[in-house]
Amino acid sequence: MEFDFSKIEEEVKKFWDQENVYRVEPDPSLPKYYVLDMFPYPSGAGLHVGHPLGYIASDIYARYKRLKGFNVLHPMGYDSFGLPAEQYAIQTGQHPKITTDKNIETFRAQMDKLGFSFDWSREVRTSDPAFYKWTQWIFIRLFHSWYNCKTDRAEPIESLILEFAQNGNAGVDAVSDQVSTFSAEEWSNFSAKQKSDILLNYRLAYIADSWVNWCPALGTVLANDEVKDGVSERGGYPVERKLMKQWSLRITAYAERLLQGLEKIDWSDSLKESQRNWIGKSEGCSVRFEVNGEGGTPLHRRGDGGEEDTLNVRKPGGYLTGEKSLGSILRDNARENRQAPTEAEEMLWQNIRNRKLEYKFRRQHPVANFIADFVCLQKKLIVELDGNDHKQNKEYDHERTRELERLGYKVIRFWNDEVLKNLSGVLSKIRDELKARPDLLTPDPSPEERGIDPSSPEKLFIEVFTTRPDTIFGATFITLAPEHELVGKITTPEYKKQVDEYVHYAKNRSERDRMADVKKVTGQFSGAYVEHPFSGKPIPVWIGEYVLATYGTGAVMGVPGHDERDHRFASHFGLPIVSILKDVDVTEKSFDDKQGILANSDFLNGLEVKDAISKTIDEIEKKGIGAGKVNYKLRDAIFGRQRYWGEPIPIYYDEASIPNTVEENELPVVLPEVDKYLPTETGEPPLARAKDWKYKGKFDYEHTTMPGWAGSSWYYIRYGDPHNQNEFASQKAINYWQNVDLYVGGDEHATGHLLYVRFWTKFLFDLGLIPFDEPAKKLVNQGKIQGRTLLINEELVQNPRTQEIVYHAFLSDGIKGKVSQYKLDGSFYTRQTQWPIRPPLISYVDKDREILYEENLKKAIEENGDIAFKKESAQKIEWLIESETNKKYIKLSWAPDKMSKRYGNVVNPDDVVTKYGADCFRLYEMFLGPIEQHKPWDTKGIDGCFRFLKKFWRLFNNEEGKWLVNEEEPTKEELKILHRTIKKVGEDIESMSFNTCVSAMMICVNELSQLDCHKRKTLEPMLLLLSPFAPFISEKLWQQLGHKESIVKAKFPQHDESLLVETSFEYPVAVNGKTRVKMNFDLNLSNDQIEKEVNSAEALQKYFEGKTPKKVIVVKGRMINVVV
RNA sequence: GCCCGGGUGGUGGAACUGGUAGACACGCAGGACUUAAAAUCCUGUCGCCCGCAAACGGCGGUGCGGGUUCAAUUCCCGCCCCGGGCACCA
Repeated sequence: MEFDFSKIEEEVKKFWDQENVYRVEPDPSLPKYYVLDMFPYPSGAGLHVGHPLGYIASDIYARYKRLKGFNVLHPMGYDSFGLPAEQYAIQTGQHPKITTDKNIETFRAQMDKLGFSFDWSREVRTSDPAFYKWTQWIFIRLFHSWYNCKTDRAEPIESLILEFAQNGNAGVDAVSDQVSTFSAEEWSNFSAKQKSDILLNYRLAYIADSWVNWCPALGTVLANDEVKDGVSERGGYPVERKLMKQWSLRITAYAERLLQGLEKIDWSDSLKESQRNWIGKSEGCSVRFEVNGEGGTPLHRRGDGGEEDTLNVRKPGGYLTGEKSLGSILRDNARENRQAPTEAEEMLWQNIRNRKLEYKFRRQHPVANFIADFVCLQKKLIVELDGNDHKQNKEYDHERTRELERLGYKVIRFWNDEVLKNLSGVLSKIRDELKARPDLLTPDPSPEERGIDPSSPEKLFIEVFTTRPDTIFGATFITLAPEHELVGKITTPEYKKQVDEYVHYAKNRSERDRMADVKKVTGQFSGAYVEHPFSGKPIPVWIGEYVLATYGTGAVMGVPGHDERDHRFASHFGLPIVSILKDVDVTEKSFDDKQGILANSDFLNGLEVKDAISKTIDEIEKKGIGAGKVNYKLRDAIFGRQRYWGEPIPIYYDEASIPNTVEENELPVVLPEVDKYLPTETGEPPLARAKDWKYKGKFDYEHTTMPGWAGSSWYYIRYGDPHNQNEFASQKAINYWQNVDLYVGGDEHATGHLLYVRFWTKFLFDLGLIPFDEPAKKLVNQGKIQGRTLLINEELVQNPRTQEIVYHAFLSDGIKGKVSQYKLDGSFYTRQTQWPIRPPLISYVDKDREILYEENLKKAIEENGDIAFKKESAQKIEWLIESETNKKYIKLSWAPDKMSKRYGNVVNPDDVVTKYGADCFRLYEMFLGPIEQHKPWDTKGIDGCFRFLKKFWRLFNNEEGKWLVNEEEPTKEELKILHRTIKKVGEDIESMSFNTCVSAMMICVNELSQLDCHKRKTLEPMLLLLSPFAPFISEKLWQQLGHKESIVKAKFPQHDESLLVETSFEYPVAVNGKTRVKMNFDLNLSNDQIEKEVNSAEALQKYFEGKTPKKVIVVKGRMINVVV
């Protein structure tokens, strides 16, 4: 038979389908093995050659494990909710389900061509109601759970309610946002709404005002991991911080376990490191500094009670959300503004307060992250007054207006003068607007309505978090974040103006601005002092934007001697810098290392840093001014998305606006149909458009949907029992298949999916629903296959003063280095650059030879004009070229780059398969190098694999299609070749070193061809070795050998070590480390005998240069080294 | 800045716990078969030196500079470069 791969692949595929060879069921008599690929999102672009890399690797491994006698679960499905389909829906009006289904079809067709051994009967799709029913079910479980620090696990909320009813919350040790305590009696007297609000502070799924990453362009919030460098990961749109009511998951409860769990799983170092970074644990200590007035007069706490949280001592496993403290900052600020209204503000206020215009107005009220001058919440109407300085803030105000409008507010503005001169006109305009706006029945309660406002005189403390408590005697100042809630309270009157200005400045800088110039030192003295808890000395309190409000307590003790940032701050403002380590000078530079002997530190003197840290914590705890404390960077995961194409959150709101979960027997909450996939006019998410979509016909459903990572956080469990209608998976399936043995996927999911799936797994484990607490024992990150981007080398000679380009040339790759001779004159400078050739220019390039002909470039310029360089320079083009047959051209260089449709460098696997076959494609992708490594796609090397397959085929069939296999006994040499290969391939598959497997098989086939060996007894085992890599051709040849059952069901050969034993070895003999000659010795000879022979060896005498060898080192079976 | 990876021919890459650096493959050069091409096969291919040439031989060589060792791509110290993660995280 002829080697016609497309016919073979077609035939074999049919055979597999008929025989259902990849179907698996639990079988207690066999050991299981679970190989999983990361869930693909079915994008419209289909697969490119980079995608299947991981699938091929996992498929080889799965097939190998099957041959080794394991019952292998190897499923595939689709993460089919997601933004791109929805963006497309918004543009075209087409339902995302239609697009998604179509894309899935393309994906499936592409995957089918590649010969994967997936059990497709187990396919799941996250957007399938039968699947997301259980995603919703798990959400409900999260909602009805809290994290008990005493037992260090999640528990049903009922146990907490019981505790509240019996003992109040004082004895509860939970990860929560609850700050105030209450007794059992108080609990019983709380209204249903109050109880609900309190429980939300404990639930693992909760709704609360949180600072979120709002992406206006996508119209949704994003999780932290979906934001990179201030822009959205998908699409690259700007993201801003915003305070919103949001569903979140309390992943922070699991911070420590997520960190510890990394120790026991076999994942790559870099991935574990990313997760560790993301969790960001730091151990240290909180310290409270008492605030004194200048003259030692204590300042008194004023304002909000219920805010003692900044002073709280950490409960194990707990943490403090910085975002929450920002909320109170806004409120504080609002309160201050209220006390100093302008004349116009006051006048307007007197005329609209107390429902003078029928509706209740509030002044200086926080809305999102702004403070509105006046707002009517019932009508979502904001009235802003602008002074004369308004012009400077025009842009800012514009932004703010847009943002508020997005939230459904209407903003109207008046000038101060208008109010003063034409009050009645202003009032009637406001009245008109009020009339025109729809009524909102449940206005948000104001902070005053929500909280209590006892103004009991109390001492003020600043609490800091530090990882270096040992440096406490080196603290020469305290710095507060500008947003810190104490800023307004401690600032002394004479510094009020400067502080206000500074805070205003700092607040108006965006995150990105701050990130951009971190080196810039800014700050402001508050006038206040705190008392050093040990020395009693006064320490000034500063405000500086280098302190983050969201980390720790939003305040630091400035230790300029031993913290680089503090040193910069202190040097800039002339604050004292002291060293607390013996013989360490810190005047120029801080000494941040945790080593040395303490000095200038009272009771710490003479101690090592490490001992000093624990000693200090002891003392601090003894004094009751702080405690050892652990901080995590990890934040709770925002779970709601203002999007259509996602799982509905199974929550409805009752008459009292209390969130309740939908009855389990009513799941799934099916995604309703909507007329448009856009937010409503009032800024509600798209689900608000759904007609008559009410729970039990009357209650509002939650309108946000779940994020993309919801379904993928547990899908691997579903594969074990994908069609179960009564449970998320049966206990039988879960107990048999357990967790994933080998998980293959990209490292871009390090801090997203892979953290969330671990979180959900631990949660389900806590509830006793699964018997394991990690999703995957071993995880391999496949590298990306990069595209090739062609680069053009360009040189400019430029006049530095006029910037005029006087000379401009494209350089051929080979003569890049020779440009200096073309410099015109010393006063000009040359610049060499390379830029990528992208569409449309790419179409003018001879891609096979990677050259650009002069005529084509000229044509490109003519047809497209300004392609990638300035016209004027294009006219000055000169050439440093190579030429062949009088045709001028530039040889281009290239570099690996992202494979992307936009860059015109995408290679479609279908094309490769058509040309070389799937087997060859699989083999080549593996042959390219280690799977974890990123590597550029280059079709040039694929011929080698193609030749190998043909050669392999020709061991069975000759060119005329004649069958060559015979039944002769293999020779010893042939057996040795075979068994060496079996050993090598077996070992290398185990260690996932697939490239060397392919090499080993190539060597084997080369050798067998050389020996003209066509013996069944050598070829049949070879076929089994090849079958995980090239399943089609292997199956075909297997059939030709006369087997009726698929090769998939066969057994992997076992190598026979005895056949590999060599009797002698050709030793390289080195003299003084340099290999000189080769000598053959029997492996049974003793080292002494070899030494004797070597010493007298004729061939070596000349290297001894007459000296006698001092020593002979013999490494058995390796080499011999003679020392002279 | 900190933390992880990594740096080997023209290219992708190989080298077990320190033991013949460059396996295997691509590309290139030459040759065989052929009217020719494709396909296939054979030979050579790290650099430099000696040499008409080949065999043979010599020297250097795994980012750079040191060190340990009989022996270093591998271990140690110091640096440079590339990729990735985190980033005023106290």
